[in-house]
Amino acid sequence: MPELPEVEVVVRHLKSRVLGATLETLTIHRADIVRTGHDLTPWFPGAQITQVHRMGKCVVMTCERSQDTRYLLSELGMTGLWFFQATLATSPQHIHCHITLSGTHTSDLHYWNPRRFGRLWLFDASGLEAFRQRRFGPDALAITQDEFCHLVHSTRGQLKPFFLNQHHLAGIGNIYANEILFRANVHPHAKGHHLRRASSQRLHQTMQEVLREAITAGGSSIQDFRAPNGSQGHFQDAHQVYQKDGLPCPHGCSTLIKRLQEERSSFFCPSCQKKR
DNA sequence: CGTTGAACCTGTTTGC
DNA sequence: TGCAAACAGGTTCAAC
Repeated sequence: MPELPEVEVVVRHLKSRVLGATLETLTIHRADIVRTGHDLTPWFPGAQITQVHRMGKCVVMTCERSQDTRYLLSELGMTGLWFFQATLATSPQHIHCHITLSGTHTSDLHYWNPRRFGRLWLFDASGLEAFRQRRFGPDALAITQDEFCHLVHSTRGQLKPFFLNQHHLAGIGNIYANEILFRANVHPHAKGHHLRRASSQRLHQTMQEVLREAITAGGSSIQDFRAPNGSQGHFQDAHQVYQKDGLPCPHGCSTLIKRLQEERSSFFCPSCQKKR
């Protein structure tokens, strides 16, 4: 279930184990999991992993060899994860990539993704930058309040689809969109350009609060999500509306949380969340 | 420009 | 119990 907080948790775990390591082998078990024009896999053995970072909901490992830098980008989709040990994956047949490393405090890496939404991409610097520009707007954790308010006020559509669109804002998915809108008292169908300044400012503050809290909590483990060492997140215990339909609103207004079956389910309190 | 629905996949839950 | 439908963290594309 990797949205921004889960991907950030994955990145932090990976950093602790692979930074400075030498990539020895890169084995692809399913060719169709790799989505890059020409096969760059032969380049990687012998390269050193010098950085791991998050790009939207993607994990990027920077690899350097003989003054040449390339990038292994992994899209996790709905069910993608990186594990330090194959035995942590509940279904070994869905491990699509195996990386062996050498160096201190390192371990193997196993890319597991049962539904196979999400791919691995192998880029050089210009390819990575083109990918970023093609796919991602400003990062939800990094965007300033002014930039965010400007984006929201120039959106004519509803805020729920706005949050899900990575071209507008990168990192938010269905769980966090619902939780953020509830905590900010904004209706999922509110139109961006109808929001008052105070509401969009509160939305920005709430968004970054929720994301930071979720990262600290290790992410949300609804079904599959685990960190690379197998540990679960516990931000699901702090969810207030996601999959809470029929339960009383946590704000104590005595209204029941409603679920709307849209493209992606929306959960909200019809009393607390206002359209403007 | 914005919305909607289907498609891509497998696994689990729900309902009859 | 058994089977089919519905649904799940995401993204892309076509059609309107």
